[in-house]
Amino acid sequence: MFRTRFAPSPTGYLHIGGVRTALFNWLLARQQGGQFILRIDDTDQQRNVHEALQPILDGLRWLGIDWDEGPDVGGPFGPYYQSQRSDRYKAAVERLLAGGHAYYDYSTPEELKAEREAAEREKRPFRYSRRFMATTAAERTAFESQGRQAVVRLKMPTEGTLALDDLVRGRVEFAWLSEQDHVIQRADGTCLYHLANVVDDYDFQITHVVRAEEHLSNTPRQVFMLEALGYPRPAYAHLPFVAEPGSRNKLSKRKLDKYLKNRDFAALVEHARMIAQKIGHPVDADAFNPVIVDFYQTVGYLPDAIINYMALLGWSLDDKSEHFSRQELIEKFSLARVNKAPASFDPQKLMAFEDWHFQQLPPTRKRELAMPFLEKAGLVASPPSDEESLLAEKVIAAAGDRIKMAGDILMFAYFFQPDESLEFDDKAAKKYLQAEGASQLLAKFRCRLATAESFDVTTLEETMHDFVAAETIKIGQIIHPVRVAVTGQSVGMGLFDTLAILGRDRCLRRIDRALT
RNA sequence: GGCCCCGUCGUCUAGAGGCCUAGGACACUGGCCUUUCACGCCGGCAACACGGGUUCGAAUCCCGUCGGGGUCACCA
Repeated sequence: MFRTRFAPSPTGYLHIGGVRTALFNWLLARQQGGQFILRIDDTDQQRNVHEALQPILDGLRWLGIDWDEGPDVGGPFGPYYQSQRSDRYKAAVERLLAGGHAYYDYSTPEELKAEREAAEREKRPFRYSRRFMATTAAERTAFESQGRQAVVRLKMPTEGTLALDDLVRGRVEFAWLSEQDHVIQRADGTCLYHLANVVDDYDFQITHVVRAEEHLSNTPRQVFMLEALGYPRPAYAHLPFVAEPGSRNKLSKRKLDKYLKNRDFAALVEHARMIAQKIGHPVDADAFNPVIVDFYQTVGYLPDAIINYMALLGWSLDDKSEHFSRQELIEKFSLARVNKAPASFDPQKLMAFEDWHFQQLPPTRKRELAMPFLEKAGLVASPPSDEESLLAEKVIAAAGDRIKMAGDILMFAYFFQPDESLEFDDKAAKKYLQAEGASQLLAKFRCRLATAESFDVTTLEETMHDFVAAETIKIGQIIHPVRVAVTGQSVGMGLFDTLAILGRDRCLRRIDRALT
């Protein structure tokens, strides 16, 4: 039996670091023929859990990280929401109390704070005095008569060490003395995360706890609880953080402004914003943030590209392999080859993977992915006509690797716009249309186009070369003005492809507009 | 501050004592190709945090220093 889990808190978005944790858990479960469980850590959520959870579920599903048990799919050990399992936690607390592994503590927050400050003043590590520890009913009654309220604390060992054989870090040891008597149940009777975590992992029969490094220091108290409860100890693997670009700090959604100071990072976000804007998606940091997976979905990244990139963030197979399909990842992934050091998230490299994966796709698939962007941008009907689909397919074929993600089709919006509303880029028009002699040449070449025998790429190319020879000009003198005239831009795919796709009528109309 | 983790090119990494004058990829950059852009091809820049050991020999083992991060909540 091999069971892993991913336990997100309903925060309203799927963080890129969370994706990596989920992915590793999923990969392991699939590889071992085990189960991947999704559990919702909502012990402290007062707000609308459903609403805050949906984006996380959607994100995982979009990435193809499917769960065998959890929200929407159920499972034999449910419910999978911590908020619905309080009776289980209560029972565990009772057992801990009965076994002498936990106690009622009647100290007030002020008293606790005073102890803590005293320890700090004397420069010794803080450890709770257990002054208001109540282990008998009589003690409880006495404290309660003073108007005190009880939390439940763990009675942690004070000597010896705990050795942990972490699957990525190796052996790690902790001295029990430096552990605290952590609170596991609040004064209001609700329980805290660590207890819930231990109980759930046991109830769900989790065999491998694969989680972020921040939980490494929390592990002793969890092991203490599970041993006190008589539960088996799962295998642990603590993954390094996904760090922010160019640093070792944890990647954070709130620091987008800081990341944007990096030129390359900013360029990528700028490009994505261009796409988002054209399809009417908000671009403020809350709705559109590269730390959140929804960002990539919005602009048309491929889930496989993200999966491939994320897998390599902290894991590698060897010194050669870069590109992996999902299936290869499932076969080849191993915790033993996970790095110990944090890895910084590099959107440029993600983009390189996106490019690679996208170019593997057959043209029809590219078109299927790109079509929704044209629809959302209002450039084609919804659903698109056969004619529009055909046009899109031609554009995609001719654009080749200039289209690196589905949303990039919008860089070629001019193919789909009516001739009358084509806009000319100011700089491009100034440089090429208003150049000396450009309009005369353009007018002459227009006649050639009007009378060309046919309008295929080969003929167009010949026509152009004949024209250049006849006028004794350099090809650049005519090719650039024509491009700007028919596309409004100075950059783009091969000009003859552009002309042929547009067709004679549209080309002539556009040139006429450019000439006036 | 205590405890824990980590430290190879800007970034992701290969490297488990000699194969390393440290390899690959992304990025950057020079050139070629070329109607622009992109691609492609050829080339370049660039790292073992530092100091001590151990050893014939260390990026690899040990110790220390420094640096970075995490954790010490009636948050998850």
